[in-house]
Amino acid sequence: MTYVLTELDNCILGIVWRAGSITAYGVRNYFAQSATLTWSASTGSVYPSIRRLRTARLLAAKPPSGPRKSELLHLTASGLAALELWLVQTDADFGRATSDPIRTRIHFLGALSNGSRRHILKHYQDITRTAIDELEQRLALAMTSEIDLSEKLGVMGALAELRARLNWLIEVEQVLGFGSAG
Amino acid sequence: MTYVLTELDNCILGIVWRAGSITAYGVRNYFAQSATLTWSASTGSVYPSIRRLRTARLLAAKPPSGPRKSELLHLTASGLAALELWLVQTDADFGRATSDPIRTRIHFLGALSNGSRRHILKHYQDITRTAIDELEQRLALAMTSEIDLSEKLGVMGALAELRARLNWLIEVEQVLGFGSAG
DNA sequence: GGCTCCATGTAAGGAGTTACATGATTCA
DNA sequence: TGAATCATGTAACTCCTTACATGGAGCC
Repeated sequence: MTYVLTELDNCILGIVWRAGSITAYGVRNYFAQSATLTWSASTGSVYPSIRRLRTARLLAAKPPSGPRKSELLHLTASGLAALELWLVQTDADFGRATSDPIRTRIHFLGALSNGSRRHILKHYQDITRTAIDELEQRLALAMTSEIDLSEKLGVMGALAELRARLNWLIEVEQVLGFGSAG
Repeated sequence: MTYVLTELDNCILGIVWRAGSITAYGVRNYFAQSATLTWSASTGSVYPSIRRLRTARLLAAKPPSGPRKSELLHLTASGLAALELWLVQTDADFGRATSDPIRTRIHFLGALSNGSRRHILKHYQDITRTAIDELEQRLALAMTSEIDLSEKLGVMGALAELRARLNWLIEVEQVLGFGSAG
């Protein structure tokens, strides 16, 4: 009955809410195109999730209008309630810093020689900059075309994180470059 | 033979490197005490990982010196090589923004009434501030006591991320507060 | 002699991802 | 008619977490 929704389940509710009505395939494309939602658009997660949401009567479907066989999904009243609950009842744990593989690695940089360490710090900065450039291009597109506000805000949030990481990496470089490192 | 190490496996190599020699139990405590490594200290991940690393000869153990039964783990030469490889061969994907549940939710804030939306934005800011406070206290401790540089750098990185998120959330509030929101 | 750490493990489950498989529709 | 896209699914696997189980060591 009251099965516990995963983050992905709830996120799909959100996508359906945003679209008004959308096919399962459309949900998949939404994930594929979004620069900020980190789930893969894999069929192995999206279709089973939608099936569960329909079984739980949080999503419902209307038969297709056109020649295509796909059904149009929409939120039920309980679906909207579940979405609102997810947004509102956000545990304090979610406020904590995320899991960042680069931050993890910085922990153990001391295992490298001084030369490699400097070199690899530059690499971490480079791949962060690449990611920043990618998002900035998205944002530029969002300015000109009719991309919605929420996606724009999401991209801005991701950019904020990446710029903060880049500045921190530069700080790390300076600390390790002058101190004797460890 | 050449089994592929997970992030956790590599991180454990890093912890053992840092300690010089350490028991499996010590590795677990390391995770439990770290404010920056996001893995749980669960026995169900740590012990099996260490077993795999020993089988692969990346970790080796010396019999206990004291009365306690626990063995002291240390890195082998190949273990150190694996650790270095992990630090150096960091895929560009890891440069991207991390998966942030709060950023995900911002995507769908439009599903709430104006009142709830403002309220919940404050909540997201609050739990972020709480996390910031927690880390700042850690950092203060790190200044006085002999906590090592790497842990301090890690905490600084996590703080940078959280402060960036907080500023972004304030920006989101301003954007949604003036525009008609959506 | 019981309580608390120290210490190590297994079993089951959760939340996805990757890879595979299938068919229908549109367009050149 | 063949390629691309639309469309939906399952099976196996990954990587980790939770919960359970067990026993020794020190201590009061």
